[in-house]
Amino acid sequence: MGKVDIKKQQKKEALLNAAYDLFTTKGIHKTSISDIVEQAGMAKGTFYLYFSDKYDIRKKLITHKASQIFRKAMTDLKEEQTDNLEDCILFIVNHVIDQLDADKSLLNFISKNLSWGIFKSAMISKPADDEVDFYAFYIELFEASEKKYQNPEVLVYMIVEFVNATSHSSILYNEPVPIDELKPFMYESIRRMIRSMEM
Amino acid sequence: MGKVDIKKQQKKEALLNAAYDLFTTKGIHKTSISDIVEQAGMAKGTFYLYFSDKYDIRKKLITHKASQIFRKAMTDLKEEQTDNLEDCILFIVNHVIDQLDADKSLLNFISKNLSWGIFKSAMISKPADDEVDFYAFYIELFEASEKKYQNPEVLVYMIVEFVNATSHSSILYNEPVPIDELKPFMYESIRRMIRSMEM
Amino acid sequence: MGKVDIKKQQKKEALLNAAYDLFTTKGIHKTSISDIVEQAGMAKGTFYLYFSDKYDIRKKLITHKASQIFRKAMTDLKEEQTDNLEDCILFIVNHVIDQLDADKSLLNFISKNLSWGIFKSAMISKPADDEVDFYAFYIELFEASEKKYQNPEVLVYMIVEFVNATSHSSILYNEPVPIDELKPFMYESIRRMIRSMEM
Amino acid sequence: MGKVDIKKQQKKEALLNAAYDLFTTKGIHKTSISDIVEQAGMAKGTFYLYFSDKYDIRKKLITHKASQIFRKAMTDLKEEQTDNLEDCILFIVNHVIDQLDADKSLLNFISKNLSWGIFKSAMISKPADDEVDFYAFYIELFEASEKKYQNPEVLVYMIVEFVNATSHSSILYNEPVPIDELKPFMYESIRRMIRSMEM
DNA sequence: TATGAATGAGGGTTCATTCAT
DNA sequence: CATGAATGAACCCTCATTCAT
Repeated sequence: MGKVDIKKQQKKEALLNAAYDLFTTKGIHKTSISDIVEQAGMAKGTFYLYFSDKYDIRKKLITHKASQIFRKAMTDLKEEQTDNLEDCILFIVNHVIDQLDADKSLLNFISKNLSWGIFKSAMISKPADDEVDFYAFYIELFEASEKKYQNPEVLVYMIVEFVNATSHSSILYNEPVPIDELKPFMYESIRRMIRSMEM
Repeated sequence: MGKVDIKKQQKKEALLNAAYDLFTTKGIHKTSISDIVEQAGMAKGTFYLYFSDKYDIRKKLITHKASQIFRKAMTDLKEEQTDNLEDCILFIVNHVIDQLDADKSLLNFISKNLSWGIFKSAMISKPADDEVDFYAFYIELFEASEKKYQNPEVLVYMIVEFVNATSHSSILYNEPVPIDELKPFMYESIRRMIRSMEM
Repeated sequence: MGKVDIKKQQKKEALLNAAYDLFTTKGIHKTSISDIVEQAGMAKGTFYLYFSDKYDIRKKLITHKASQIFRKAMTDLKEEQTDNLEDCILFIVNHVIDQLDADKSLLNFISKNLSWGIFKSAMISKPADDEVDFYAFYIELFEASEKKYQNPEVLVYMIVEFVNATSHSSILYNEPVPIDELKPFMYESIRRMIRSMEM
Repeated sequence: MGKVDIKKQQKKEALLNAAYDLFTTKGIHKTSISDIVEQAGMAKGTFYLYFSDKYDIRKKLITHKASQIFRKAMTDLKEEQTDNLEDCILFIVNHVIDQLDADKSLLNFISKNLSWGIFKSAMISKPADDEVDFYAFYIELFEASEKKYQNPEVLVYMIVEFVNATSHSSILYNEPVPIDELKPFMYESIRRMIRSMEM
């Protein structure tokens, strides 16, 4: 990569970081392009060299952040010695929830913006600089499992949506109960969800 | 109610209807106060006599629409002779999903904007002209049930969030599968969720 | 007309005047909406209450100015006792040229922007506050004439375009000759043009 | 010419061609320097090595295109055996109109931008690679003519402006009549214009 | 020569809100 | 109560021009 390309990469990252900061603190709709470039320390026009508009940068951020979370969970899972699918999934779920609990602005950003479509593209994306491939790993998980499942994609869909939807209010507002109180119920529900789809 | 009060009520309703129309067709962020008053056939300033801003009217709309859906489901449930709690809940869930499936713009509006806080206030709200009280009914349901549950509020929370989250993409985009295909999996999951909280 | 309507009319006129000033001095493309409202002494948004954009106000200005010129010529013609069509036309042409010669920025504005379509609409327009109707007068002129012409509209078209096109450079830059030197040639040409279309 | 000079010439021509394409399709004001260099397949900065701005390239284009039209007419005229000045002029006029009629975007470009000043410089310009010199030819035409004229330059001026002004709307919009219908009137007018300046 | 990333002033336009009528 | 003309800050986006490479 030439000097110029490195500089370009840096500019792009500066914009992504600035946008993330502002989206998580002020919210997307109250964040203007002007805010972003000011925070990133560059001229307005520069933004448009890298992104087409606010929603373009948002999409790239969500994809990036969501895949980051899952990859982290996956990496840690590999160090555990769990061969049971149910336990694997719960390990990942728990790991993800802990990450979101630890970074509430991240949670806010993700759960307000994550759609199933974006989730899938985040999972499938395999950027050159990411070493691990979450999607391949998750396929492998199901294939390695002794028990087989009726519709793995639907199962994952239901779990992802369930976790995303229920953790939001619990983590941020302790409503209806704090996350630690909710977890046992969630996890038991998820276990039963999984079992309900066994073949 | 005097003549003046009736006129005021009509204005307010005209504004609510106009706002709902526009929010569901153009989306909230592309709907301006000007659009609303124009569609409602009155002057800009009049809006501010009834609502403080766009988000005020949105909140009132969601509350109204959400409680409408549940009350409709509840009314129909009463005509069934079901005393089993599990079946009752699934009846309501199914009824709600069918309503959302039949009115996709309503689904879009609700699921983008419904939060647990708003849901609760919608349930508890007991407007003068609504004859039935959904919240009282739901409390009664749990009390009449033979089986007792560890934390009824958490159970309802999980079900509401689960249904809201999973039906959105399935109904609107057939992703990951169409709603009819998803239903059996959802319903079985909900049944097991309920059982997991039995005492 | 109520007080409010009078104020509106004044605002509109202030905008038209400001725009005309700027268009004739800086040119249309170097004149911004900001410039116009600043000169008119009002807020930017006000502009959009009266005109849709820069080209809307330009069109209205040209129409207005062009019809003004012709109406003035016509009014003066009525005081002359000329019943010969050829003389009438040349009277008007001369009158128009003298007006343009006296107000060079008007000439510049008109000849850069006048198209046959706009000219026709300017002639036919009969705003409530204009007492005389140029189009009716011109029809009448041809009808009253002893001599008849093959295609009066084409004749007028050719004369208008000829005068507009040839006077521009002559008045503004004395090229190829000053307007006073050009006039005899122009007028003789026009006379022959007219005769060439006699029936 | 060295290799480098040839390359430079090619770049310049590529820019001219690109600009002409864009000016005639999108119009000058909607064409940006970016558009031009993109279409020409080179970098933005390169434009400024050859032209000072958009209006510089426009001027060069008009000059080039206008002289091209006249030279073509002139070349064809030479093959005819016409010694009568009036017939010569009408041959050229007709030839020019037919060219403009056949290439409407050229007509649009020319007549919107042609001024007498530019016309003269186009006529007088004698680029190295053009073999024939229109200006010399036209001087010769008048000198060879039996009949003498009061002010040849004014005569040409009036004809050029007349043709340019009247053909525009007729060819592009059939207003007030299509060009074929207009021609006889135009040509008869031009003949009389010429005769009116005989000495 | 040639490049193209970076600039940033300035364009048009929208719209929530106010307030005199 | 109701109006709607007026406001003006704030928005997004374009683009001619520069300059280090």
